[in-house]
Amino acid sequence: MTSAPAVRRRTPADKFEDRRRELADAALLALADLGYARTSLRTIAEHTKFSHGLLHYYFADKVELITYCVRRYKAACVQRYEGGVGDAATPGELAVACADGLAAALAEAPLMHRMWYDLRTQSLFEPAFRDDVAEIDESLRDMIWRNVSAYAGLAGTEPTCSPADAYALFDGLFQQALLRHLSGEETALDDLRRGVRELFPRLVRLGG
Amino acid sequence: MTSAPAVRRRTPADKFEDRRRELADAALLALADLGYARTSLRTIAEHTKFSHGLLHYYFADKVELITYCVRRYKAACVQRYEGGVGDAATPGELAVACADGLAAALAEAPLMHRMWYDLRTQSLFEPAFRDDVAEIDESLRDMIWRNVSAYAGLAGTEPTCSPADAYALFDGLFQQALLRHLSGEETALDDLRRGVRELFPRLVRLGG
DNA sequence: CCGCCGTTTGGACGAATGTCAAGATTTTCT
DNA sequence: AGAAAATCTTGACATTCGTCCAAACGGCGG
Repeated sequence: MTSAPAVRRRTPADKFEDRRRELADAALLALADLGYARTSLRTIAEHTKFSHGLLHYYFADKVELITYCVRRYKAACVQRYEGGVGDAATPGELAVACADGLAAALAEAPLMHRMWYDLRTQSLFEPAFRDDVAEIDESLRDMIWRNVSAYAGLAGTEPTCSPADAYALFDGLFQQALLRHLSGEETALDDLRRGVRELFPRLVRLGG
Repeated sequence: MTSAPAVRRRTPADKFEDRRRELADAALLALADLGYARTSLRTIAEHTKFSHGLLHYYFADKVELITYCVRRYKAACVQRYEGGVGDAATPGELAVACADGLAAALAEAPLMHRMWYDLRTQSLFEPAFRDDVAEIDESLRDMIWRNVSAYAGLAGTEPTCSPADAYALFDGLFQQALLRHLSGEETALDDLRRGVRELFPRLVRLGG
């Protein structure tokens, strides 16, 4: 057995976990580049300064590596959107801020979002991914719901849909925008901004 | 060269195309079962009564086979939704009919829809699929738009969003429902129905 | 009956895959 | 410094992949 040691005494501030993270980050880049179907352990290793054998020192098999990647993506993801809602004074301002935020996220790292949708779809076939993917979906749903309920609060009214529906609708806009953006449609980002701005008032009771 | 003949004289009512369709249908079943990443030409052949070598007699390579599958899926897809709008007398009836239709489509063939989302995501990585996938997306958008504008007509008002936005929103609901349905959530179908029903009035100007 | 031609088989090929193990290297502890 | 543990490389393994090809099959016109 040359596998990972059961107990690692020294370097208590786990260097082991650090290396796992480093390798997972490289794997995420590979997945963003090529997509799950075309990403092998060797191509992942090429995204690192190490050889392919090392991956099996830090991960039992490919599935464990990928699920670790999914979890790692989630960590970066929620951290990014944690700031969020912020300092909007009017519902209109909040809608614009959210729309700009989503459009910026798409413009900045379209390949990462492409990878997310790829992994989410893979979870429909590979049950091992399902729980982690569902967790990410939940945190995204919460992020959307914070915005929707904050919007309703500023508008002095309340939402007329469930958190799940709100997320599904926003996600639909985002995914379609991603598809069009990656196909080279110039208007995709602007259309997303407009679509998101207009979506907010659709989801709350008519304010007096 | 053992490739497909340039000219086939007899059996003018193309037996050749029939066989291609038959093989593509088997391939679609395999893709629905396993997903693109796990579907090889040999596993496709196992879904037929033929051997794996035959696939290269009818298709130049794997990409041509898959793109043919996508086109074939589209054919079945548009034919299915062509009927559509039908005989609703009130906006409420139409919304219910559409909601039931979408929920029934999901309940009847969830694996086919899972495959569709898989292939649509693959098109983000494999440009060869992009055009055909975009065509299917367009016909789905049109299908949704027929419903939305019919709803607006029955309600004596007009839509307040673009066809693209309407499709993105419906598709978001549908995809999220598929995720939850395949995860075993009992309420997924009912939630989809309710979500779709409630979405219609959000997309049209307030009727007097 | 033969020979033709479209069809189908089955096996082969090189390349790529996930996995594993043996050894080399580096780090850490005494 | 020397021993032990942790880390990393290298090459190999059995499979499986897409692709190709020679041979066999089967029906039909001569």
